Amino acid sequence: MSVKRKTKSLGLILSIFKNSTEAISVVDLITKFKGDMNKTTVYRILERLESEGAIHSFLGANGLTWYAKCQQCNAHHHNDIHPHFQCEDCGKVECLEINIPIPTVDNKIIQSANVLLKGQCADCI
Amino acid sequence: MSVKRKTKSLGLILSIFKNSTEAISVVDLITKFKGDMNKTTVYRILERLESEGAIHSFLGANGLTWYAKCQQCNAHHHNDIHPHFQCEDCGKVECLEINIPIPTVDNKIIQSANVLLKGQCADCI
DNA sequence: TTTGATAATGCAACACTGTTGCAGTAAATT
DNA sequence: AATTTACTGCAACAGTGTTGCATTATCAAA
Repeated sequence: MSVKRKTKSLGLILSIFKNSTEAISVVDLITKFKGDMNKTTVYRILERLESEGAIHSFLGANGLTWYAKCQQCNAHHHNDIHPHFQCEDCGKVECLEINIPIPTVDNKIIQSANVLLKGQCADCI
Repeated sequence: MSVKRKTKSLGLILSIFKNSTEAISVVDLITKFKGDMNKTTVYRILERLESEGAIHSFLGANGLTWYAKCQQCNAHHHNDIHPHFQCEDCGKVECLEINIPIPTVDNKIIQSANVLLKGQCADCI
């Protein structure tokens, strides 16, 4: 099921991802839009946008779900390979537009890789 | 605080990690030892063993916590770099004793990397 | 502009993983 | 055997995420 109606809630969430590859956690979105929309609505809009390919999700350092819109996001190709970076000091998370070579492993077929790099971002060095 | 008393619960959990680098999720451990010990005890024993360096934890594909004992586990060096593999068919998770080259990123300091490879294990190919 | 179909939302309740406080139990030392 | 206290069990809680259902609001058609 795709997004068919332009609601106020959808517009608010889309505005977060416009013109930025910076990621944001679902928890932060819920906090940010407390008063504007219910947390269930946040979850459902994110789910719809991801199934459309407009954004993608991944897990941060503590198992929380984050979302971001990157150049590689589109309706038909969900790219799981590009790594994400989380700053251990300020907590900021972003997509890295680089390719991590996926290793081959004996007796296994590797389909995809989740890579989360941790360290210090430019602002925190 | 280290493990100082050899209790029945500790012995049961240690027996899981003896002689195997296969990982097991906390949820599975709680289920496996339902009737033998409380879930709180499972969490606390795992926590103690990890702080000793006997085992290490990491996040699986769905954000659940997994534990394993690998060759690189020891009291003073918690190795975050070695990748883990999760079979998408049977769900089995294991440590891979290979090194993933950590990329350098402009304007960032990379301290560590969480790498989770997904695909099919030998049994499921 | 009004009507009607239904996509989308809000709310409440729930499921699940993981944590905490505290009283009670049991391991190890004396 | 007595004592110390590491360890455990229980209950209650915190947080993320999900589900069902009644209500609302969007958009197309009349």
